[in-house]
Amino acid sequence: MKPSTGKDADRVWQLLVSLVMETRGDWRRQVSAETGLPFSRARALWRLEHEARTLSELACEMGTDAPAATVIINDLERRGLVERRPHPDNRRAKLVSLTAAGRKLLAIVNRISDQPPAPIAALPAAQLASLRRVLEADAKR
Amino acid sequence: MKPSTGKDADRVWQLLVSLVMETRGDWRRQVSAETGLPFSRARALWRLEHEARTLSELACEMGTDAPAATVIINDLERRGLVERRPHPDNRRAKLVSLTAAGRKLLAIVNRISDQPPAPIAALPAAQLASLRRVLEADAKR
DNA sequence: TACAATTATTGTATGAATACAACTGTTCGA
DNA sequence: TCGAACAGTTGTATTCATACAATAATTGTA
Repeated sequence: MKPSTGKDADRVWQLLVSLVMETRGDWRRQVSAETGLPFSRARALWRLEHEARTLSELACEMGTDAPAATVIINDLERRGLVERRPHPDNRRAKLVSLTAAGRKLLAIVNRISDQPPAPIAALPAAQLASLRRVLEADAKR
Repeated sequence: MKPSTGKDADRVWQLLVSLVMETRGDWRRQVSAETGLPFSRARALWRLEHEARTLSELACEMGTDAPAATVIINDLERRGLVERRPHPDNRRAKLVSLTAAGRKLLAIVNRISDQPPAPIAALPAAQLASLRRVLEADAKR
């Protein structure tokens, strides 16, 4: 097999970033418009999709600090989209998880993300399937 | 050829959006830190890479209004990164283009974008080359 | 027990992004 | 020529995102 220089990978990633940059603004606006949530709230919901987390875990993953996480979760809780539950092993910590309403709203977010821009939709089927396998394998990490 | 249902395209795009969402915060911070620019300024520079534009074209492409574009270009011009020139055909309009310093800073932005995350770097060489061709063909549009 | 580290909260401050109204100068057509 | 539409600028206001300090409760440890 030909040894990879990484140049194609660099270029592909640069083009993908371009692509996301091009559509990011509209997408953010659309997410906010259809959910009625500020984008940071939608992003927090996104994080909670697969498992509950403590506030500090959430803050760390989102690259902000604990106070910001508190504010975001306060907002989401007031809207009935998440709930705080006591942590079984640590009474200082609280586990945040989605409510049914939260899952419903998250489905809207995912539906919006599901509309691929032209360059992705135009890829040959075989390549799409292959790309999907690689990305999904990594997502399970 | 097998007819495409679009499902793979949807899933691939969703995974790519996830990927970008995961890295977006850090990346934005890194761009701002290394350029000393707010992200919206860097984004405007990015838009000007290939050709000069009028302020209203820029505003339209970035999904904001004319006053916002004026503020952004004022900032970039004060920093010596872009320059306003009279439009040859329309004395109302002004063409905004990069200065040498602007190109230099844009190179920094592109270098940051050039570091692909693991799932992209892990793609087989043949597929990367193929993906690159498709994306580049579209970028020329 | 006493002390340091953690987890979360409250409050404050600031910069960024966005939107809107009002104005000047320019262009084009009736 | 007159007026409507266009391009840009200025100024204001609002929301969002982010960071920091200070506090309270809990935990683990010396």
